Amino acid sequence: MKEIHHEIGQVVKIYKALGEPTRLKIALLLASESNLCFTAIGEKLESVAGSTLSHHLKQLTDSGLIDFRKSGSYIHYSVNREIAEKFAPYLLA
Amino acid sequence: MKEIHHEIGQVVKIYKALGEPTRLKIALLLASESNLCFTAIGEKLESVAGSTLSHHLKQLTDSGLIDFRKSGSYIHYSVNREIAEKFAPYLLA
DNA sequence: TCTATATTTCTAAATCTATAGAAATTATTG
DNA sequence: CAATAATTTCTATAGATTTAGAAATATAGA
Repeated sequence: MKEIHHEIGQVVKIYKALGEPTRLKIALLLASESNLCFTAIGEKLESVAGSTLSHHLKQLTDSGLIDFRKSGSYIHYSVNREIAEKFAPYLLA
Repeated sequence: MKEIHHEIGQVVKIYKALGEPTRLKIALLLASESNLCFTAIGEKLESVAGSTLSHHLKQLTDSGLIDFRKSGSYIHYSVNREIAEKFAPYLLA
């Protein structure tokens, strides 16, 4: 059984990632539909530049809350449920 | 039984409040010790100006995550456990 | 009422963040 | 290899945030 010790800085990253409307929407979107790719997320959000979306996804993945997996030239994103349950179960509700 | 509907803006406020190191520390502090007053919180944090602490506490209370209760010239703060359980159970762990 | 203590508001400066356009990179397909 | 599509990096800018000092407000107690 692994005891993961999250430093406060990492926890701040998770909450900061969720503390912005576009990123919260992305997290909610991925919680309801897993494995969307970059472009699909962008389409669901509408009116977010690719460069902006890329920055938001980077913050979400850097925090550990969102996982990603490359497949060809696509990147598929999904919520890390273990992290979400501990820090933000609201996402999964 | 009340069904509270949180708009996304209110949820963003909660996570934004926790997405800053000083405020996360305040929330953790209050989770471990309830009803601390303004000055007591300031002393535990050390090196935060009163005006700064006031702004941080305002964001935490505006989000609904932290409750307060006036008693004489003191204000006592505590974590709203219902909100914390739903949005950030990590605080209570 | 005068004084001391608790807390907030005002103001300003430094830093950080969100945003997007353009260019670069990576991978797929023809 | 050329062309196209997916995603990132670079760069700049407008707006937001953190911070604290000083002044203001509020409450309690002498």
